[in-house]
Amino acid sequence: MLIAHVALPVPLYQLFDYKLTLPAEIGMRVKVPFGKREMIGIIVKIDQHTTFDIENLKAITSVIDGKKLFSQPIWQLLNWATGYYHFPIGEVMFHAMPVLLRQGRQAINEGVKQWQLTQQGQQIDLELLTKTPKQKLLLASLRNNDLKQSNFNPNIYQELQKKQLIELVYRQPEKICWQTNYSTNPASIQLNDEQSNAIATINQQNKQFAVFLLDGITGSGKTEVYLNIIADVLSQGKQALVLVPEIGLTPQTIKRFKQRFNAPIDILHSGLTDKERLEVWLRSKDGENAIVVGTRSSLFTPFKDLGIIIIDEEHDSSYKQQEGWRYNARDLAIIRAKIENIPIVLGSATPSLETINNAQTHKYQQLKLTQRAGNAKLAKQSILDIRGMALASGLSQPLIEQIRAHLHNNNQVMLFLNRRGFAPLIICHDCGWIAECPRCDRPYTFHKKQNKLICHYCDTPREVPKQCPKCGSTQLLPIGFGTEQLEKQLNLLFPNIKVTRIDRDTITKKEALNSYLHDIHKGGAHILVGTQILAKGHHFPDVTLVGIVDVDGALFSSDFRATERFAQIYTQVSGRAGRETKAGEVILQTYHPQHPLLNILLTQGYPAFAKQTLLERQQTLLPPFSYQVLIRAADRNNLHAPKFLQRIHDWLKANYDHNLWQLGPMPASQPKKAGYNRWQLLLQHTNRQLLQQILDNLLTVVEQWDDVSKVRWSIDVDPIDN
DNA sequence: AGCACGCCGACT
DNA sequence: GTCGGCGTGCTC
Repeated sequence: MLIAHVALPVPLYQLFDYKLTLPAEIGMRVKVPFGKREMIGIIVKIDQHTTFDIENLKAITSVIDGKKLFSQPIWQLLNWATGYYHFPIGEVMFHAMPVLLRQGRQAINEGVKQWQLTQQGQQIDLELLTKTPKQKLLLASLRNNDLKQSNFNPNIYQELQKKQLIELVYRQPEKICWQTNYSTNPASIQLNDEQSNAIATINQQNKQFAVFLLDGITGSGKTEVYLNIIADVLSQGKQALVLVPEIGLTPQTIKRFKQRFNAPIDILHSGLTDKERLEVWLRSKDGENAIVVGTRSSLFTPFKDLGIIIIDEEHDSSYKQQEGWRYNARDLAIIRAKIENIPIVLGSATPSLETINNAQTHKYQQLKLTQRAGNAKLAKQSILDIRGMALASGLSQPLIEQIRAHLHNNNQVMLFLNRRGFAPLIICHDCGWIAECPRCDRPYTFHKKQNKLICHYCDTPREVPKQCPKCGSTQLLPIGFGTEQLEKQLNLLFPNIKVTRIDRDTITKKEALNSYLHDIHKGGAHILVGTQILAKGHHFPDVTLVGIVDVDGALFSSDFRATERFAQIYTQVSGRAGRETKAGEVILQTYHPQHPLLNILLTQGYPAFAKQTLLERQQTLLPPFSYQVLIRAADRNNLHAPKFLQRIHDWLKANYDHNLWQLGPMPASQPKKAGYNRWQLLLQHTNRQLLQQILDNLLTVVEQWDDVSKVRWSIDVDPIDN
């Protein structure tokens, strides 16, 4: 008897076995009975064996697919990834499908609804419809294939349908072979030597696996390089996949791709419907599009003939999924490129230290772009020592004077503060009571405009208390400052200047951001206040002064990656300050003007900062000189989770030597969230393969412990803790 | 994850 | 007397 081993989208590390009485193959989706419900699964293995009680095996209800669902490279990728990330195979496979395929929809394009003439409609004398001129016109235009149909009212169609002159059909979109009739528009910019060299180097190796780091400073024309190498890939009749960070999918980027290529380009953005996503998936699989541009999850798009993968802003942390299956799309993209045997290009002005290390050890080939287009001047950078200074909502007097000077010259000013809201704390002046979120045990942030307290960990809002619940005092004071307060302060200081705040509170919709950007691009004196969201992707040509209000928060974080992130953001914004005619200026307010990394960054730039930081990581054996795995556990009673992790700790300690470092169990960086107590155990090892083996062994024993059902737990391989 | 079973507190 | 809270157990 044939037995199908089926992966189901449940958080369990096992396959479920079913009798296979229908014709089916590995890689096809099936419907199966599972407990009291029916689920959709995917066949991973077929053989004659089962470890389950053969008498009680259930049979597969039906087979959904007529052929394997995934392309061969994606199938290989997912099977590799479930092992590497130690995540349940069913969840991995279903994560990689468009929603409609998870729900059991056929993996074929249903086509578009279209009105078509019936036989009667083709033959009927048009003059018979003289009394109904609109209907006559519609029928005539359908006959002439002159499809200005959208001008007609829907009920005209219905009237004609009633008369059986037209009918609604699903028509397959015409299969266009773009390979034979696409064109590439010439570049509007002359390439410099570095760009030409990068393009030539990548194109030469174009037929097989190689990883390139395109290390180009802001404004050095990375996109132009992408466009050129894509042009070469398309000329071979192959497709291209471009991944961008979540916030990087700007209309400008898309416009540049569409202007350059007269070829089908699909953009996977958050606004697509499930149906549209499925259509893109199918088009790519059938080779009907030339280029797909999208964020993290677009990595799982199957292609008929993929020729290259490009990861733009490879250092961006949005490539790491931060819940459920915590994969890193950049890392998986490299595995995919290896499987597909194609080149992959990682682009960044500020590459991650992992990537820089891989370039230094010649795993990746580094291509540098050091020239800014159009001779734009470098920004002047200065550290502002604010020790002992009076601050107005975080702004020192010298910074205020600089702002005034730049505005006076009709220029724009950008101020960074990585803290939303009005004040991060509300405290009772009389007894010191602090308003805290009961679910997270963290102080509420005060939002003045909404007049609410909002917990920034779980997003729950709450009314501002009139009195202290502990002592009854009405003296409740906001302490500290956020972007909202900064905006208010700037309005007071510069009453005639427009101040625009850009953070998650002010841009809830894309349109809002676009209208702000439009306003800012009109030019003229203007102050922009915002969080990191300001640093990413947008170009502000009239900004000549960038102020970083609170540097110390990043320099003294417990997260060893905080300085790296700060250096990246800093480099990105200082690269954006100024324009061809005027040099820009960047001012950093700090209580620690002597901080060595800060000084290296300012005087020698990001590459020197990266070199120094890598040296320190090597000495302390932190990634990329070791590999980490974070085991998380959460419970409601604050008992099971630490006990569970301690049991893991003890088991590992008993079975492995000191080369496996363990830190914990300890409370997570956010110890309480939404009623759950969160704990973590960090594992670190200098040998990746060994760490993987240890995890494999650990999982097999943990699965048999009865503790597992008492906690919510998960494994995070190569964690990036935010 | 769902879904059921089972055991204790506040309600028509 | 019941409704429903979540702790526990199971899914081929």
